[in-house]
Amino acid sequence: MSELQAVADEKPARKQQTRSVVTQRKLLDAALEAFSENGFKGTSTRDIADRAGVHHPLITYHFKNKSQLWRAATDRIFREFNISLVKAMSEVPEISPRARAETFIRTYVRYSRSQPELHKIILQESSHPSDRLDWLVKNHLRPLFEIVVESLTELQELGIAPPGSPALLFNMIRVSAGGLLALKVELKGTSNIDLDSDEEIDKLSDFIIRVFLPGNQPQAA
Amino acid sequence: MSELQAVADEKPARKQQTRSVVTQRKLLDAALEAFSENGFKGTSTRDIADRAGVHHPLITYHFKNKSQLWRAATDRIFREFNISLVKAMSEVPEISPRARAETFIRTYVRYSRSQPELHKIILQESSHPSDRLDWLVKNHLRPLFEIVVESLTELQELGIAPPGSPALLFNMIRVSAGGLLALKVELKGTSNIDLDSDEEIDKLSDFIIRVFLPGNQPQAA
DNA sequence: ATCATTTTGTCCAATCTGGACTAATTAGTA
DNA sequence: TACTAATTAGTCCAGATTGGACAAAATGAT
Repeated sequence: MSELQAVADEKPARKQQTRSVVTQRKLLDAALEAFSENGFKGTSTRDIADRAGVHHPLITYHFKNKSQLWRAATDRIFREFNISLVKAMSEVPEISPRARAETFIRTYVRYSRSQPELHKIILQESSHPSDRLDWLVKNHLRPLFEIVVESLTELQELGIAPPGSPALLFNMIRVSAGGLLALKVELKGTSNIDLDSDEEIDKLSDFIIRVFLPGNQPQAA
Repeated sequence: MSELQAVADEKPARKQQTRSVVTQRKLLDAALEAFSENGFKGTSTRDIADRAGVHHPLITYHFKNKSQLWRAATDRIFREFNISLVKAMSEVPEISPRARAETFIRTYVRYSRSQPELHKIILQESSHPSDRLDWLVKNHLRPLFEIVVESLTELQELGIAPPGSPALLFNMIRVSAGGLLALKVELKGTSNIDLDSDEEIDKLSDFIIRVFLPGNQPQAA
């Protein structure tokens, strides 16, 4: 009865209809918005359906239940994040570690601006232990961490990044970029910083690079 | 009928009983814990009462309603935060800006460890606009921001802090300290960093100081 | 001993919870 | 075009939870 495509595709007797893809996307978008604002517990499936402009039983139809919807939504945004990172890095020559690091940071900041839900959801789920956090760590956070820490260690050996625990360094960079963008609304009120503006975003990237990659600066500040 | 003490004390015909103070404190503690984990919307008054080990109508009695309880709890933790900052700063001589800055950062980190709810609640409320966020900004975040940014500007003029927007600098320091401690559970899983250990906390403070106050280092790293 | 303060226990009406179910509609496929 | 699976609409549910009201009991300060 009503097998869901998103979970287990075996042998579809007929193709998935395009409108199905559309509602799924609408639901995923709405889910990210709602979960990032109010957390998993604070979000109801009806709230998500309303935001998506869709009848709420469609959540059951497409994603089985609230947890699976959360997972599908989170999975999608992390995948897209990884894709844009990989894409950006592929366009920078392997030979220049500093250029690669700068590109990484700028991409990270830019993506965090376009999809602040990513970091908001991390922050929401990190507030206390849960199966969702375990899943997030295992499938998305740890893999990225391991790759970046390796590069970061290399940058430290080259004297570009400051010495010290690369794990701490990674996380400081991460929150300085993503965390600040998750706080966008607050920063406007508290510090009069408008992270919607391109200039401010560039200033933030520049600042992060200057502070966290102080060695062998291309040009002085 | 049943005026609440926490909101408006005028002329108490009789003294507040000690057990009242105890339950209020239990409720405030429980409220901070619950709100920081699940946000305002995701937290029910019954959940708070259960955590406090107290009958739930006592919330109405002592704090009128959920919003007032949130405000009282948030107010208390921010006040205590300010008190420990002021106390720590009063013990450092005015003449040494660098020592003052280092003390500020170490105190900030230490308090963020002992009361991670503070930053978790900021992050929860910053996820989207609300009256609570406005209140938070106006009464607690902005005042601290203005004081610190002034000192930070001075540190920049002395060449101790890196040049650039002092507002950005302040917020990067803030999330590197408080934000990382709010992510404590995640960092353990992702990066194997144990921010419960004193050594790790000192390493974090040292790192923040080294990165954000690079000028005129007392001794080389 | 008195009486305000605080707690207890019970109750409420409203809303929301995730999810089940059938009938109608839509769109691929042949 | 006709067929039929995929998708959506619409309705319903029983149970839990919501924030809060209230009277009566217990407690403690004076």
